[in-house]
Amino acid sequence: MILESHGDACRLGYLRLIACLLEDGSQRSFDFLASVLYDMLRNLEFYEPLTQKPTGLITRYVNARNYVTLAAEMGFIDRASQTIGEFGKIYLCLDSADKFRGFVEGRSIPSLNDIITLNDAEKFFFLWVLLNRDYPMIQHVLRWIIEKRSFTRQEAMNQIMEEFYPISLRKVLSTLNGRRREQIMREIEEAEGFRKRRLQMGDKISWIKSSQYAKYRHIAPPRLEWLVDCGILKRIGRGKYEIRENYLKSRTEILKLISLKPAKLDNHFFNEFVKLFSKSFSTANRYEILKTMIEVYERLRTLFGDEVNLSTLEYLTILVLMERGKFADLKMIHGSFNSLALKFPDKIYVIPGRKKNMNIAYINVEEIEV
DNA sequence: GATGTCGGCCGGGTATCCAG
DNA sequence: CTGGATACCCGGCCGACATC
Repeated sequence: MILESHGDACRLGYLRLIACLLEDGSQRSFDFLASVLYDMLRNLEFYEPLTQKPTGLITRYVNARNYVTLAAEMGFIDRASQTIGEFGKIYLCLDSADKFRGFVEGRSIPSLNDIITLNDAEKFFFLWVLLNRDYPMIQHVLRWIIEKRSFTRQEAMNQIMEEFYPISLRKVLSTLNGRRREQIMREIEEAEGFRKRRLQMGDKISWIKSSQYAKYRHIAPPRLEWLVDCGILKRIGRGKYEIRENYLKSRTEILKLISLKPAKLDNHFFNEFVKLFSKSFSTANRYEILKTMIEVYERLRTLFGDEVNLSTLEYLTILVLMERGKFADLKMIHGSFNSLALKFPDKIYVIPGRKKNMNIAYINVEEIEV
């Protein structure tokens, strides 16, 4: 679960830049990343102003820093080593990373709009990351959204902070130890009294000025905004949200998806779930699948070395195909991989990985002719 | 001192309500 | 019904404080 969040950090798109900044594998302090990020962005608006400004734009060094923290929480940065994290690496294998890589390397200047909007594949990618990294908070929020369909920011804040926040904290408590655990235990105790204390507050003015409300603002609204970026919610007017039509239609499948723990959800996400949206893409043929898969393999190999997880390769192939307007489901991709492995048994093979249920894919790219 | 976390302040946009 | 006043609160900004 994402424990550190800040009201400033509402736009997921910025995380892509942070991944690019860490691509070479070197260690970078949070502070350094924040200042580079801030410097890169400071004059952007000048070139191509936005027609309407969303919340969460980076305008100061301090909020750039809040995004760096979010990147760590989202697994884009590995906190311990201050180098690129797993999800950051995976992101870098998408086609879209090229645009931001160009920006980071000073070859091109994107518009501010490019920086904050996500393409369809990226929307799925970030939703997948959220389901993994913000478990179980985001699952609670999603379930509630599906029931409510439309709601105000205000009621969502109360619901999230007074119901889901303490429940979720309790759930992650067992994964923590030492001082962190103590801290969270105190936090849970406090959170369980949130509603009571809010209702005790006489007038709304002092409520909004209260420290409790400030805390609400830092924890609840960013999650709603992340879901806006992922294309699940849309904002209607000030402080109001509504679920997008296509997500409402797939209600049962989504309820199934959010009932799964992170360890179980990946397969369901890239199998049953993304399939619901396949209509907006044309079907990929075997040649396209294999060509894309090998490209993705090469990218993964650069970042992960010899240990390319077969599942990651397959998931990413789905996403990159989407970026190219194509769709293939997991079965098709798996089948394509296997048929190629049969044809070139010495150049493509799978070996068991170190973790349970993990397989390492190996492809001798130079000698494969698709 | 550096780094990370918390939370208060307040400008200004927006919804709402009321008078005409 | 409509235009204007006003209460409300969103969201940006930044400083204080804690911890390493």
